[in-house]
Amino acid sequence: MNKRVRVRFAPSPTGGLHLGGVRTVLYNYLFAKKHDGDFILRIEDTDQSRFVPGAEEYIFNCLKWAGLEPDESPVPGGIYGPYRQSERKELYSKYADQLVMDGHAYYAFDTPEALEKMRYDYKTEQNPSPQYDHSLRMKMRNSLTLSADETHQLLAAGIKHVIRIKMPEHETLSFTDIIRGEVSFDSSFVDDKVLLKADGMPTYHLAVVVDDYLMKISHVFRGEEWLPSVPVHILLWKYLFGLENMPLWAHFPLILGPNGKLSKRDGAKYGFPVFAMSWTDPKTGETVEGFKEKGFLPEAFINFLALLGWNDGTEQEIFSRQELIEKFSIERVHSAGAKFDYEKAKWFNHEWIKLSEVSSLKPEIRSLLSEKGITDIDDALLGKVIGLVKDRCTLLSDFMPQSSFFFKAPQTWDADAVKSKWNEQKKEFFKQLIRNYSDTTAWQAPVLEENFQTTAVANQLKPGELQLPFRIMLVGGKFGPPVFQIAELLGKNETTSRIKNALEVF
RNA sequence: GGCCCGUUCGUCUAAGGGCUAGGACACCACCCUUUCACGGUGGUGAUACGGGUUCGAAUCCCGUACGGGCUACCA
Repeated sequence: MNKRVRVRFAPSPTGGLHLGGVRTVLYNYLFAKKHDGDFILRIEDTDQSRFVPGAEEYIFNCLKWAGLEPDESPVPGGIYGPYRQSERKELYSKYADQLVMDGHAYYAFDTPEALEKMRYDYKTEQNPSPQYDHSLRMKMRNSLTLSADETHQLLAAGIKHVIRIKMPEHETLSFTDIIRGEVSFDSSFVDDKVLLKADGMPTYHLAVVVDDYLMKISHVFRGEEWLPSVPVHILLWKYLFGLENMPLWAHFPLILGPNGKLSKRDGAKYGFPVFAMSWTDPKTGETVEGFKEKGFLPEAFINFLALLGWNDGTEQEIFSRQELIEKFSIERVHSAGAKFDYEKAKWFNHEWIKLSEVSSLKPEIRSLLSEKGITDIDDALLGKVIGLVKDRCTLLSDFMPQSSFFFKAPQTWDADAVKSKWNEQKKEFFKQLIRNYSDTTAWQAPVLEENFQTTAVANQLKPGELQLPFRIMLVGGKFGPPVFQIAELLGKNETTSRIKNALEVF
């Protein structure tokens, strides 16, 4: 009689989507797919002061790139919509009112200044951040301290107010976290959180409970930063919808940066991306590069995020999306925070590039090359080039330096690599090689290599010592695939002309 | 300060009472390769500390230390 699995990712559209967020999406997604359930995207935009234009669409794009598209979301919609909390505004107040009627919540008329004063007045060394809680609520201006008449008058007069939950004292609130086991709280330590704001919008606490109920969410998987607010949510479930209907919960550990927490703001500072895709702040115009733009394959991105805090118990590390869906389990998510290791992330990407079919790499590489002004490349040639160089590319962007010489003759040569051992005899060899190659009819690597060898021997030179200069002539530097393969792809005219040009410089 | 979560090689982790503490990344060495890589072989390197429980603890319990999160009319 298990409920249908329905999970959700509920971001607040305020900026770039970072590693931790994507991992939360990923684990939700994998869990949903594994159990033939639904993955829902719900936009938590109840804070109108934090509205950032473009942020919502950006999130959609990131999910699309990562291949983690929701079954229900603001875009295709769904039967439990709307999926933007700002569009569900009217829904929430009746639940808040019900809580007030039942005595579980109350109206509070304190102004922001009054709250600030309270925090200042009661601040001590022992208690640096006083809370609006059972110890202080009777000292504030609310429906608990005001008479019923006064309260009604204030409400009738349309005085700005919020609704706060009335946290009970000495009540033990506990739940079983799927990856941490039983966690319990003493309600006395929790403050009277605001449920409904003065502008009529719910806070996260009310909205999350109401929407999870209305959207029939079966499991709530979110970051560890939410753990402290669980007691409030437990109470809301108890008061509103019944504990027996409460979803199962799991709180994921945080992803940390090199020195502690991974902050959105530091974006570029670490020397590696933190966002899935590049994000441009509409206010400052500042852009922070994302994993996509850095040259990561979505398969690799997903793969290393999945392994950051989870493993299947075997020594397997490379997983396709399908394998992840089959093997993922929430119970095996590690409970400790994980420091993000960029070197390992690059290793995953390298593995995925090596694993990728040439044809699947083509479109991406083609657009990368065209950005550098290299266009009109023969499709078959491009395929061969990719096949030859992909093993030496860690990032997609490495294709450029690794393969541009196939399409554009080198402008400079690593002369130092040649100079020391260069002499007239070698120069003669290459002149002869040009003649021999010009007569070659079967322009293929093995033929070229054999020709090269025999010419060398005829000149009483060691072929090995000539290969490096040859490479420098064709490539410009000491790198790249086997040199005769390069010559084959370059073709007769290009090869001989590159030798000729280089000979004038050497 | 209070509350909550956490702690195995530098990093990600395996091992959920019995063992040479395993793997991967990174690093080092060698092999392959007369380029750079790929690949192969080997190496350095960890159970935070202190008490218990037990024949036996990385594994269970307590304490300490350290790390992190929360402590908004933000999510």
